[in-house]
Amino acid sequence: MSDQPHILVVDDHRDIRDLLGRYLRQHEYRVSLASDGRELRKLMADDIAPDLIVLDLMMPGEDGLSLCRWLRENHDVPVVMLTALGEETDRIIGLEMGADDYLAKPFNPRELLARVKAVMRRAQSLPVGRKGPLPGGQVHFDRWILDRTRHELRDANDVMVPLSAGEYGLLCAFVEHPNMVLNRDQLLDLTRGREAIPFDRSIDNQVSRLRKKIEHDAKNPTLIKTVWGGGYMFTCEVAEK
Amino acid sequence: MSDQPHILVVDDHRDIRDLLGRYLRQHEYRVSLASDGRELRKLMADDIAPDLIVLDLMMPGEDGLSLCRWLRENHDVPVVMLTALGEETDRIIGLEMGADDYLAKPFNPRELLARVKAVMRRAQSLPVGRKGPLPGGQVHFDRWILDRTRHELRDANDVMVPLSAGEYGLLCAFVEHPNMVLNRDQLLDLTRGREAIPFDRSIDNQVSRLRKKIEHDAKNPTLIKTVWGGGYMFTCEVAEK
DNA sequence: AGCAATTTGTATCAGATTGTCGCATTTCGT
DNA sequence: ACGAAATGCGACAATCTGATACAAATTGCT
Repeated sequence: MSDQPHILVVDDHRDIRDLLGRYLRQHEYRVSLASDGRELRKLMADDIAPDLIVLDLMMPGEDGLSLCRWLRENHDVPVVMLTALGEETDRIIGLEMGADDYLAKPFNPRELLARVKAVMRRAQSLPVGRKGPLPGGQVHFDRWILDRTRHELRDANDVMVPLSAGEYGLLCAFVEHPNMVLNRDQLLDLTRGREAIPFDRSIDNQVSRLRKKIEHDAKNPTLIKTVWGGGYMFTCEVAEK
Repeated sequence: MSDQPHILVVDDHRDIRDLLGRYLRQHEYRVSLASDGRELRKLMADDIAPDLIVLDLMMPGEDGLSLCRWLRENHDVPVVMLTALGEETDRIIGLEMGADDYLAKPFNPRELLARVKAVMRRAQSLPVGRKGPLPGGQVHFDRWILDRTRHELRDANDVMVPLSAGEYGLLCAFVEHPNMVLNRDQLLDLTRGREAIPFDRSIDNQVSRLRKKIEHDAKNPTLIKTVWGGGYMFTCEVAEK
């Protein structure tokens, strides 16, 4: 058996499926194709165990969102979502549903390849395949404990650090998407959902405020890293407990 | 025969064709023009073997999409597509799959040039066979430790050396391709991927900046060697840990 | 309702990062 | 050794980010 990573592409559009398949194979991947949710489930039941799934959001019948959720619950495999143009909401829902990354159509195959590689790298670097803990429950990171039931942050000595609602939401977004770069739009969507679009840089302020509370040295952040021109990244091992 | 790269522009609009021809010639390219699919096929049959084709999507008669597919199947040449803004999404997606890049009209000639360059340098792909470590995890080299999960560089005594996003990306590119010459285009491709195409020699500056941080004596580099006329080479034993 | 405290978006400016330019220096072919 | 071409790098401008200050909005309390 080959050691090429195995990718499963799920899209109802035949052209896209075939072209993606060809493109990924050209780049040293083993590729399987499925045209809808039924085929996806069948393949997963056959235990083909792909290393990554590329999933179209908009499909007749069962849509990508519920499929993604199903995958999350029943399989340990990273997912990259394809979302239609202009569907700002969907891409973020995709993230919330547990996709590891998304890509808006139209996209360059080259870019998809880059994301696939990046997601694989993350999946590989973490003990479990999963990128971050599911929402809910207690979470440990660095020397902190975040209790998502009580919305509280405590340090190793159980001393509580008060967080404002905004700070808490931002921290949750980070905790649920660790070790991946989140740009300001994504962070806004994750924290404020679909509400009014505030000034892009309001998030900077929140980051700044949050850093002051959780970073050992806010001037040299180790938890929330700035990615110049890209956004922010929560670089930390996150453990569900 | 000249060593200028040869570009074939296919567009039914005379003014666009001429404008592009003039602009690309100004920038050291050899340019041929075709006004429709018939001419394109004829030129290809004549074996003019362009290094790249700029192809308009919307053309009377045979459209760009089917032409692109035809090119894919019968010739090994990169294609940059021109698409009108607001065209039906599905069609665009289809074309994305076949073309190496696309550009929405109206476009800035400068931007087209950037894409053309990017696609070309991609075509001269990296040698196969990876010699360095896979992305992800910790990596040791010289007296340094590069943590690709935290995006941090530390010395043997665990003292962190702050790297900017650009410096970090460049170092990763080197670490993942050690002991092989990487030219500037390849380095740009590895660090910036698909994005804006900066002045070729911006990479020189990044190398210079990186050297100052990781070389013992930046004036006599031992880690990042200059290969005159070829690029740079990371000469170092890299160990995954 | 009235008022203070808290939270959060916006404005602003200092500092950091990065692409580009210009010129000195190095390298190579002749 | 000489000139052409390639590279090194300091300088600069454009852009991005961090942090402070402030105003608007929200909340808690009487």
